[in-house]
Amino acid sequence: MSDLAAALDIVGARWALLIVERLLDGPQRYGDLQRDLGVPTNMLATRLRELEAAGVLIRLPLRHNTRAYALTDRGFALREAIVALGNWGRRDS
Amino acid sequence: MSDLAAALDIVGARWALLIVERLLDGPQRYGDLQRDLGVPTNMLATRLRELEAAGVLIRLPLRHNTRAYALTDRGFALREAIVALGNWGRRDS
DNA sequence: GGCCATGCTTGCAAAATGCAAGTGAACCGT
DNA sequence: ACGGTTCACTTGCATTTTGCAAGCATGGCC
Repeated sequence: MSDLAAALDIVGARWALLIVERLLDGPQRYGDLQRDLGVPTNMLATRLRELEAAGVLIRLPLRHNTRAYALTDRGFALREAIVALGNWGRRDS
Repeated sequence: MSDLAAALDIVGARWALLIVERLLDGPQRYGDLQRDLGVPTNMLATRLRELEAAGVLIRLPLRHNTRAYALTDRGFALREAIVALGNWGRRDS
């Protein structure tokens, strides 16, 4: 399995990279991600579980019954790839 | 829709980036892609159609009843993103 | 104790993906 | 010119993923 295939196994699923991109700006709560991205709630829950299991993000318990999701170092390491893909998506030619 | 979402709309489908990665080495024929990537034939046909429609690659007619698929400039512009994702996929930490 | 906000889970329909077999066109040797 | 082979797909159907909508659990507040 190639390096690219290994990466896509983790962040290739729908919504995964968009979630990570959102978290590059800092920790976010479940409801924030849901509203900002327009991702279905069950997909969001599933992806967050997978990305946590893959070591891309962690849960931070906040006060009350809320928590926040924050990138790990491994998660932040995706910034380069996300920026490159974003640049590509912005071009016309 | 963000730049990243626009990019994923084109190359976010399963196998799409792996196909493009393979074509970074130069034009390939259908059967080569199929064998090298292990992609189901109907998926390969579908992705090639979509990527051609998106301007990422073109068909080059060869002699006989064969043709090759080659990246356009827009396709080659994905190299940076693919390399970045590949590097990320290779790391352990 | 009733109400609300937050963070999910569940049930089910729709779409994407995968597998295996089949199709059609072009060439190749005889 | 005919049959066999290769190549590039298409087709039918099972499985998996995704999406939508509704429901559930916990904690705080009044």
